[in-house]
Amino acid sequence: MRTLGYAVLGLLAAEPLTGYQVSRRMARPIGYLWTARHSQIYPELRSLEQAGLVRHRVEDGRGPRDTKRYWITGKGKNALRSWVASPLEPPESKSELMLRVRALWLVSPTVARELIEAARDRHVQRRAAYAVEEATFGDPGLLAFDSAAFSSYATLRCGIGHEDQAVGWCDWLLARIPRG
Amino acid sequence: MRTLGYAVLGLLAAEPLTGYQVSRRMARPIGYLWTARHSQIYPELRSLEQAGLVRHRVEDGRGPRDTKRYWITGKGKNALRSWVASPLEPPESKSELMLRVRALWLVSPTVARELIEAARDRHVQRRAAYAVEEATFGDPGLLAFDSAAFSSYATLRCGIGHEDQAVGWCDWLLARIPRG
DNA sequence: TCGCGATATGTAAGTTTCGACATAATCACT
DNA sequence: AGTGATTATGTCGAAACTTACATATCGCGA
Repeated sequence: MRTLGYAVLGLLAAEPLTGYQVSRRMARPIGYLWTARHSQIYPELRSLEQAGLVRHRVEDGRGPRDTKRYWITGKGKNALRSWVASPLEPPESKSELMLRVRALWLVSPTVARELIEAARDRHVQRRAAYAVEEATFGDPGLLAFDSAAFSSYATLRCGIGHEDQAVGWCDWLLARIPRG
Repeated sequence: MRTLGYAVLGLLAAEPLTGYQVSRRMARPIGYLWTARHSQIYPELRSLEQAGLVRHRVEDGRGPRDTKRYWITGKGKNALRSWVASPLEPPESKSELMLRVRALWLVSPTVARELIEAARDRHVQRRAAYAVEEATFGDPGLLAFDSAAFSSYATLRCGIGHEDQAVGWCDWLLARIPRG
């Protein structure tokens, strides 16, 4: 099975969700870890169901079609568990910003400065969004290791560290771009 | 044009390369920013040439076919420059590790510890590889802003910061996983 | 000298992901 | 009363990417 399937299972492990709710969750904050459009989610849920990893029940339909609420099955939870424990491939890490920075010597200092300042702004904004989220956890020291909240908090911590590092790097670079 | 095309143009902007050399460069260190298999590179070079952004000359063939060396054209350099200056979409950031961490509450502390320790090891190793690369730059303070070397060094700095942050986060998490 | 790996370039088939299209109810605002 | 955003679920074709297949030469160690 592919990663998207496990991303969906990971969401359903915490609570039953409709396809629409899954695709909303894949935007933020799960979207900072893995993203998918709704056009991927709905087929994925069907194939997970065919594999016996999730099941659905039809509820009242607010849109043009019926609303289907999905639950994870015991088999699905086991699949998720063995995936977490399975060997992890080295991350692919595609960064369009870094690719552009590699070509920075071709453009003027002004253009370079604009690029890095825009990137810095976005990192500051996301860092602020993370800070808001962090506040909802209360005292993180009280979270039990085997709670879903602690797992979420751990990923949030990584996100915060990542944004802080990125902002610091932008400042480092901006200090080295000559002012026109 | 898509990002892969600009990644290739970025490499050719510094020096003429064969398709094979481009695919080697896309492994490391460019691979930490963007990756592609050779089966993507060769068709991409052809389509870049059709668009007039690169040109090739046939040289001696060591393999079963002719060796083609590619140069970037003036048009290609301009395309690369405007791409660097164009508005940047927010990064997609897919992290399978974070996805697994989000499901960490489902597995035993022992399994969790193994996952994070393995991840930590890989970050330490890559950090060491970066340190070796950094040493090849000599005194970074001497690099001119408009040199390809400075651009490379800037991305390397970001990579180093990223790995350091990741190792720190792994240690933070490991300290919070109960010992079995 | 025999096999193995690296060099070197490509094609073909399959999978995954994206972007656009499609539909319709409900709710808030004007 | 009408307009538009949000909720809600899906299909379809295209683009991007991966994996496997295909081929041939050179250098190196066993």
